[in-house]
Amino acid sequence: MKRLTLKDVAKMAGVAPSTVSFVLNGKGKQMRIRDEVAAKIIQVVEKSGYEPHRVAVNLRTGQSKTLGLIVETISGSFFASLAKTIETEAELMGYNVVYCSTENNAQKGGELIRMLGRQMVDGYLITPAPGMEKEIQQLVQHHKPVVLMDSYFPSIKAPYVLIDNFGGVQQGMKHLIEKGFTRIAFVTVDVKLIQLEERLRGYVSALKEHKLPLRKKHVLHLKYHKLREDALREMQEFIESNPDLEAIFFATNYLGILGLEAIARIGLRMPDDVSVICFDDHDIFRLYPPGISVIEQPIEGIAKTAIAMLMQQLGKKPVPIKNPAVELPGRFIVRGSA
Amino acid sequence: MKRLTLKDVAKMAGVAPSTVSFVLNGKGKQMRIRDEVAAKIIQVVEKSGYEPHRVAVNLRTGQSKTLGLIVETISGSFFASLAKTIETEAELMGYNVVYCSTENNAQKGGELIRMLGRQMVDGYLITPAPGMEKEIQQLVQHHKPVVLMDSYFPSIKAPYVLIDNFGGVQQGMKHLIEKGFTRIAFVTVDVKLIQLEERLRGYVSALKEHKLPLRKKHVLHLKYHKLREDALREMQEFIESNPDLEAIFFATNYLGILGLEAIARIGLRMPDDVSVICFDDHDIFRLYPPGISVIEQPIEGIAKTAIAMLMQQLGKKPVPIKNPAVELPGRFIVRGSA
DNA sequence: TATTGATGCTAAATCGATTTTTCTAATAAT
DNA sequence: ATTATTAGAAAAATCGATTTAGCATCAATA
Repeated sequence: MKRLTLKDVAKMAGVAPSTVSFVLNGKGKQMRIRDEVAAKIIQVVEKSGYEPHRVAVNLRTGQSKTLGLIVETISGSFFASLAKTIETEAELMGYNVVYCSTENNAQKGGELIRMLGRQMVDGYLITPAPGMEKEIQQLVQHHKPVVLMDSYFPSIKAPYVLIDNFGGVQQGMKHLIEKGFTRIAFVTVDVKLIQLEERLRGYVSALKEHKLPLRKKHVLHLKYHKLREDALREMQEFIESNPDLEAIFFATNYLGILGLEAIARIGLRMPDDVSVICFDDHDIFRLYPPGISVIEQPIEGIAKTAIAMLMQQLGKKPVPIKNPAVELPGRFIVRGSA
Repeated sequence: MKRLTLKDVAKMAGVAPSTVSFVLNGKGKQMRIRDEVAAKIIQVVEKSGYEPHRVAVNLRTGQSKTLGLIVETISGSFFASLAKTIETEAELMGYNVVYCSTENNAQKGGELIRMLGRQMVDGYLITPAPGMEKEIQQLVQHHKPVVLMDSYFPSIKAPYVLIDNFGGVQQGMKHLIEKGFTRIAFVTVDVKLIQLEERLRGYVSALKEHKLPLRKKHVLHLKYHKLREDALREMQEFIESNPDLEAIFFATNYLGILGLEAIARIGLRMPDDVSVICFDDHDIFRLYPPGISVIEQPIEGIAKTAIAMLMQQLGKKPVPIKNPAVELPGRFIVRGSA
C-alpha cells in the first residue's frame, strides 16, 4: 500500500517517466508528445489518483510553494483575520502558508527568518517589529521575495502595504472635533514605530487644521512597563492629571484596552464623562459597554494586496514592482463611546 | 554565493560525503570513523556554518520533522496559547509546527488533513470538530501518529488529552451552591460534542449531589443560528423566561459572551441580579465589569501532554501508548460575577 | 600459508521528481 | 542516393542528503 510514484504511473501508461512529467507540467506540446499519448497519460493519472511528491518536487525545482507569514503575536483578531485571508488567497495561487510569531521578541524574529530560510519558503510576508531590521535587510539583499505589512522601515527598500494611519486618525479626530470637543488627549507608546508616528502626526495635523491648540499635557507616550499593572497606573495617572479632558484617542487597541480599565477604575462613564476612540478594532470593543468607536484596519485588503505584491516578485522574470508602497484607507466605526 | 552542500564540506575536510554524514548523524562510532577524522569534520562544519538541506533530508529519510496542528478556529486565546506552547515544546524536540484552521467547516477539515498528508507532516495534533471523524479514522488506520486535544470521538481509538470537563463544572457549581443559590441555569449548545455532554453531566451531577432539583426549564440547548442576532434573541428569551434565576453557568466562552450581551440588554446587573460562571476563559472576561468567573483550561498542560504523547508515537519502535486518554484538571478563577 | 576478522573508510544506490541529452525512425532536402 | 532535419520518446543527469554494500589493509587464527 505504498505511495504511487511517477515511475509507477509511467509503467502503467507504458511510457517513460520523463514523458509523464512533461505532460503533467504542461510541456507536452513543447516536447512534442502526441496527443494520444498525452491523453492516455492524463487518463492513467486521473484513474490512479496520482499526486506528485511535494518534497521531491521541492528538492528538484527549489520551489517549496510555501510562503512564510511572520507576525508579532499570533493572538489577537488582527492576526486571525490576516492569516485567514492570506491563507485562502495563497491557496488560490497554489501556495501554502506557514505561520510564525515573534511574540515581541526581537531575537526570536531573526531566528525565525533564518529558520524559514532553511525550510525553504519561497517568499516572506512580515509584520516587522523593531529588532528585525537587520534580518529583513538581509532578505532584501539576497533578493528574497518580501512584502511587509502593517509597518515598515524607511531605511529598507522593501515593498509594503498598510492602513493609512495618518488619514485614519484624522477621520476619528474630525468626528470628535465636530462634536464640539476641544480638549482631546492622544495616548500612544514610547516606541519608535513608523505607524505610531503617523498616527500622532494625524492627531497633530487634525488639531491644527481645526485651529485647536496642541497641548503637551494632552499627549501621553506610555513607557514600556514589564508589569501590566504599572502600565495601568501610568495610564490612570495621566487621565486623572487631565480632569478637563473631553475625549481620548488611543493609538493602538492594546492601549485602548488598558485605557478602558483605567477609565473604569477612575469611575468615569463613557461617553458622558469622556469620549473614546481607538485605533484598530478588537473583539472587546464591540462588547464592552457602550461599545468603543474605532478605526478598523482594512485587513482583507492588506492581505490581498500583500499576496498580489508577493506573487509579482515570485514571477519568473524579476518584474520591477510598480507599487512598492500601498496605503489603504481604514473604516471609522461609530459605537457608543464617541 | 551558493548554498554549502555536504559534498563541499566533504571536499574541504578531505573525506567522502558519506563519512561526513555519518559523523554529523552521530553514527561515527558505529561506522568506525577515527576520532581525529571526526574532529576534523566537526571543525570544518563549524567553521563553514554548514547546515543540512532540510528538503533533501526529508526526501531521503521520509521524515519532515514537522507536525501539523489543526484547530477549529485560529482566533481566540485558546488557540493562541495552545499554539505558542506547542510550538516551543515541539522545537525542543527538533520539530516545526504548521497550523491550519478548519474554521468550523467540516469539509475543509478533511481537505486539510489530506493536504498536510501530501506535505508530509510526521504527526498530527487535532482539536476534532464534528465532520472530521472519517478523516481522523483514516489517519489512525494508516498508523499515522495522532493526538486529539480538547475533544475526541468515542468511536475512534486515538489518544487524546483534554480538560476534566465534568470536574470543572462541578467545581464551579459547588461554588454557586455554597453561596446559597438553588436556581442555577445551564446554557449549552445543541451540538453533539463529548466535552459538552460531560459539562452538562457535571451540572446535573452537582445538583443531585447537593440534593437540588434538576429543572428542565433551567437548561438551554441553544440552537445553531446563522445570525448572531438570532442566537442573541434566543438567549435573551431564555433568561427572561426564568425571572427567578439566581445564577447562570455557560458551557463555552462563546455562549458566555453572548450571555453577557443578553444580560446587558435585559438590564440585569452582575452579580447582584444574577451570578455568572463560564467554562473556558477569554480576554473579555478579565475586562468586562465586574469580571467573569471562569473555569480556565490547563492549556499549557494539554499542549505539553499532547506533544509528549505524539513523540511517543514518533519513536522508532511503535511503543504501545500507555495513557491513550488524559484528563487534566481545570482551574476555577473567581472574579466579580460570582 | 591460507583463511578469517576487524578496522576505517569510500563508492554507489536511493528517495521522487524535473530537465537535459541522447537515440531512433521517418521525412525532407540536396 | 545520401545527408540533414524533425518528430517522438527514452535515457540519464540532477537536486542534496542517507544508507547499504564493498574495498583495502593489517592482525590473528587454523
